[in-house]
Amino acid sequence: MAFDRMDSATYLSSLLAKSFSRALQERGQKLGFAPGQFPVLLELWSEEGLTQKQLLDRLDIEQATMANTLARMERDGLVLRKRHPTDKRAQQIFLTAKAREMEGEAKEAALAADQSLLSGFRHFERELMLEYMRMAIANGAQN
Amino acid sequence: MAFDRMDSATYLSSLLAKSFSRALQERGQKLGFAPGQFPVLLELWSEEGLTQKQLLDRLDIEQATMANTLARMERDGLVLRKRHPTDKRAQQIFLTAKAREMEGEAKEAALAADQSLLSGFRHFERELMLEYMRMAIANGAQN
DNA sequence: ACAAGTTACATTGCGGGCGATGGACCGGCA
DNA sequence: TGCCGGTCCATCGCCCGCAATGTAACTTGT
Repeated sequence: MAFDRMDSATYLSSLLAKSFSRALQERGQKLGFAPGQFPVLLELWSEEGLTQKQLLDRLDIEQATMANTLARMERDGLVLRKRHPTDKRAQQIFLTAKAREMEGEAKEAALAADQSLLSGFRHFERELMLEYMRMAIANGAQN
Repeated sequence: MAFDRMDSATYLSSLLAKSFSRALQERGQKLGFAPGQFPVLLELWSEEGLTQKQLLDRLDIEQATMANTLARMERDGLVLRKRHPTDKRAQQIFLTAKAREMEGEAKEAALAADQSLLSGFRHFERELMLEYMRMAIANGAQN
């Protein structure tokens, strides 16, 4: 049976994710954040003091991954974890000054990463691609 | 600055890759292969006895990743590594009977993974999405 | 023929994803 | 009150990606 990798969405999506991740990694490195940390930062820039559980509900990441990501972010001085005042199981996550200050630059870095791989795309092509990706993701979430 | 994850190709591509990978993982599990092993299997189904270096030239994977993937495949009984007859540094990779026999089912599993996330896509939409992905990947390879 | 450079591969350490499991804690119900 | 099921989080083992480094073996130039 003929099977061409380059006609497989599964294979192409892994290449695509690697490319985008690398693009963001290069740009985020100077600022001091890793690609997987960016979604967490986004949520915290819009609201601090969330618990790990609340972050989990807002992001598409498993609990084990989140715990590890937060541990790295704490180690790297992006985040502080404080005991929840009324629930001793829980923790609240706060940004450090460093993380709070990089918001503008970090968002620009993410936009630049997007743009670098989408150069040459017309506006409607970019929108269409994003829409197709959302559709496929929704199919995956369905099952 | 407003920044919506769902408008970011970087973020969506990571979700997409996770979805496709999970779809392939579920299907490949019964047969006994992991998603990252599939591209290697594809190459070996079309030609056995390749060296690690030759596989590297044919796939978009770093040497360290390949060495680890091959070690896992050997452990899982998919592959045999034999010393190269004339170059003692090199090794030749051969499939086991188990791996050779699963070719048809494995390719169908991969097609099914693709299809499951692309259900509801018209033919031209699927083709367009693949083409956009290839374009973005090419942009990333450029730099 | 031999030193020096190059090549093939393994290994290590890290980012980031997952499921499974375990400990501490909360809440509700008897 | 005291127990018990559910919840929050950490940890472990695994897959898979990367860069950097080490070792053995090949090749090349003198």
